[in-house]
Amino acid sequence: MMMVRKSKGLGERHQKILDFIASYQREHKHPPSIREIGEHCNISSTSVVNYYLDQLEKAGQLERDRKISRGMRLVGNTPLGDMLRVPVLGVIQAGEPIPIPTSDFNPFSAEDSVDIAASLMPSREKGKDLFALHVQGDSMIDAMVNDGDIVILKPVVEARNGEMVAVWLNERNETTLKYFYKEKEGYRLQPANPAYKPIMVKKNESLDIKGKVVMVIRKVDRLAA
Amino acid sequence: MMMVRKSKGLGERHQKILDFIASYQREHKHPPSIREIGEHCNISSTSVVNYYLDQLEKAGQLERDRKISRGMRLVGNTPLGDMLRVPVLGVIQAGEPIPIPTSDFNPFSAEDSVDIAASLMPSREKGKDLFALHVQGDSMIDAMVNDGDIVILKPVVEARNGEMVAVWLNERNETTLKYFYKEKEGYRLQPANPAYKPIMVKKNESLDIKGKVVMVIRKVDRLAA
DNA sequence: ATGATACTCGAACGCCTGTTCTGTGTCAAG
DNA sequence: CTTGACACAGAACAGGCGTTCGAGTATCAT
Repeated sequence: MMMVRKSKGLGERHQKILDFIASYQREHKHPPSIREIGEHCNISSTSVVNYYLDQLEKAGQLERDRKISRGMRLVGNTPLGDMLRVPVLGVIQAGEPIPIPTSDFNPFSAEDSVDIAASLMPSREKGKDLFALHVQGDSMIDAMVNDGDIVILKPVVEARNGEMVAVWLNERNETTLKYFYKEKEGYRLQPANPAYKPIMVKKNESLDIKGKVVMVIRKVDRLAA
Repeated sequence: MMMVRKSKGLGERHQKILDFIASYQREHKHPPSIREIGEHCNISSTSVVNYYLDQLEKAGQLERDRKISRGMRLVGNTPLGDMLRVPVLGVIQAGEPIPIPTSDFNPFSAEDSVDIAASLMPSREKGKDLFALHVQGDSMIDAMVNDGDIVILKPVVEARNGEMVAVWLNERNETTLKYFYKEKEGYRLQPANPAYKPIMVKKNESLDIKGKVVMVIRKVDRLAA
């Protein structure tokens, strides 16, 4: 039978290259070139680095984009572009208007922001205009949203049936989160919890849709009331 | 030819370039080259692309690594290290036991996983032993958790008062999410919704704590029932 | 008008980079 | 010993790429 040499599994040099790519990427925000790998791993020839890179690719440790400069990435690492920074514009709270963004609000003016993995987002909502709000008070509880939650919204002025929207009810003088349904006589705002009754809004009443909820995040690092 | 002048803020072309970089990166896992940007944004000269890239960098929308191929990245994209990959071990559902991890479960054996920005996590919970579960059915609704939600858990066997835990109730033969309180006669499992009554568990009954909920994520990209 | 500013183009330069080819030495199997 | 797979070096090639420069055009304030 074939007695393998030091070629079983990944050798020391493979690991060294892997480690270097990881550390280089952390420092430079982009992958190293073949020559840079060679220099820092004591490999004098680019072909040898290429040789090892091919092996690492076959071993599934690495992905390569041939012909492209620094076209390599470690598997298991999500690419940089896959994170969205969503600005937290303020607080949503019954009785208070939502601090809605102007059409060209500056993302940097937001006091705070939350990072969301793009993989969590529906592909359609990956635009840059998303914004987030802190939920204050328990008035949104009928929408399965609790005090302290963070809601991620997409700014819209119209909604389709079944979508959860943030609305400003002029007659009641409050903001709330409800499921939206358009009906003959007007609009029905349906709480998520069936135990609560829907709010009916007639066509002549003003209904101010501020945004459509695309995600709710609850950090449970605090104690319950 | 009409040349639009928009010296204030970002023009249409800036946005187009920004969008292209984002979409290119999503597709190719690495940034585009200057010439690729030019082709897809109808800019015939590389110098013009470079011109816009410089402006975007000054505007803080972009970072560039000069002299390096495809050395650009959108700001707001956090580096790899700041993301936690949490394995989704399975489904939590009333009447079914929780697929709890063995002490040394393999993260790669998980069918699925979710990426969570480390910045969203309480610092204490940033260990690697977190796991996630899909919530199925509406039996957890009394804990403000709905069908389709994703709960992130930290494996614990004991809980402190006020923490939300996933427990297996042997007598009732179901799993549920409740706030945990230790009392004189036993344990009180308090639903989040005050409208529901707590479950009392006597000391002699078996109470199997599976994990402590540290986060709840709800994607609202689907229609309500 | 006139200059300043903003924007666009095309071409050339030169480095950077992945690829490929040839060659050398080692080591185990036949 | 011969063979062949394996590990490595060095050099050269060709194309990719960012950069720079010169020149031209449109818009606006003076």
